[in-house]
Amino acid sequence: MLASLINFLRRHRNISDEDVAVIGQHIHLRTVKEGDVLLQEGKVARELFFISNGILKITHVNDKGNEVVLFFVKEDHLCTILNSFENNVPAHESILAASDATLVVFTREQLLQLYTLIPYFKDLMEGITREALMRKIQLRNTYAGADASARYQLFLELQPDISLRVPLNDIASYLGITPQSLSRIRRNIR
Amino acid sequence: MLASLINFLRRHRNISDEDVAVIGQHIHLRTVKEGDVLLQEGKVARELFFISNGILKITHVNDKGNEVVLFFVKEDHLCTILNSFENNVPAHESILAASDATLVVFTREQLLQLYTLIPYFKDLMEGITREALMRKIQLRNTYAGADASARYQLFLELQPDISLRVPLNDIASYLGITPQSLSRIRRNIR
DNA sequence: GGAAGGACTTACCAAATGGTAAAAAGCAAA
DNA sequence: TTTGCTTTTTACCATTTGGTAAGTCCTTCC
Repeated sequence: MLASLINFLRRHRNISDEDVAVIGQHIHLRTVKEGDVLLQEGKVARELFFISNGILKITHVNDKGNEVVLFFVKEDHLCTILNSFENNVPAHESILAASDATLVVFTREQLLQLYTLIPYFKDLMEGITREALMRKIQLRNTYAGADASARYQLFLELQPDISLRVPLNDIASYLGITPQSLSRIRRNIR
Repeated sequence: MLASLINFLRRHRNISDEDVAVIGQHIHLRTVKEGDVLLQEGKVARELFFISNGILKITHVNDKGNEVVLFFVKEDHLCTILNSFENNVPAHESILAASDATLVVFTREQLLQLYTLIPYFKDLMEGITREALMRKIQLRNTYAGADASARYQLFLELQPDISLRVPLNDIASYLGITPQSLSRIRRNIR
């Protein structure tokens, strides 16, 4: 599990074995089951997750009291509520396990320690999260202006692996439609 | 117009008068009229805009050939297609003037020169654009899961100034509905 | 002032989506 | 296997939204 994190980081920058050892001392591991809550809306995000395996979902509760899936994040990606995590302010979103998952967890304190211990680590992490922010916007832009059926077909193209691994309920919520509508769309496509 | 840029930057970091002079030598100014195209989808974004006055819109053309407004950006904010601008790749979005506007323009080359001339300038700009990315996501998250009427009312709360300064056509597109639907919604609210 | 064009609204009907309810299918524990 | 639970589908009807068309209002230009 640590290995997958190191692989991930090394795709962005070379990291010495000494630094890998330091990183290993400043993380911990966690296994979660589908439905587990990793961050509750309204609380401060105190952890940054690297998903070693599985899929997380970022959600919020809308005015009608329904859970809305905003993003799926899968293995080999970082996941937190960045603004909350970096600035110690309450998050407007929750993080839940959309499937069983194994995680590498950094607390805020651990990450700050790593920033002092490994000079390039801050730049590295900020670069990675910056790119992730751009990809998130890009992804949502792609869906904009498409009707429900087109959105689902885009979803199948853009996130085919996720489409096979999370409940249709979550997918419908992510696409902004009811599970019944999604079921209808799936029938019409066949 | 340069003054508004310097004011903006100084809200994020102190900047000496000498550096202000350097910045002044590495920008140029532009006036645009509503509807003017500042970046065409498919081309590389070669410029970063600071909006001194007015409102720009980021758009793309969907599968049906309609223009979809993805974001409005108003005065006192930076605007470009970040991924395209930073990595020299074609943009998937266009930038147009949603109202008459006055801009401070950085070309890529000018910005890179400033990065070498002013040591802290890269960090400053990256910090600012990073925050802007987070706000963009936050904003779109807020709309997620709301129906058309609720989205419009959120828009009035979240971007009241923009609601008064751009055509309803653009607002409808931004909210993912037709101008007719928006008109209906506005009548029902009264 | 009058003409022309754009922006916004209204009306009408068609199409898409939501909500309630129930059935069917899949899955896991006993 | 059976039971119970969750997920997914289906059906039905109400509601919302889209698309076409036309009308009103307002500004700009001649």
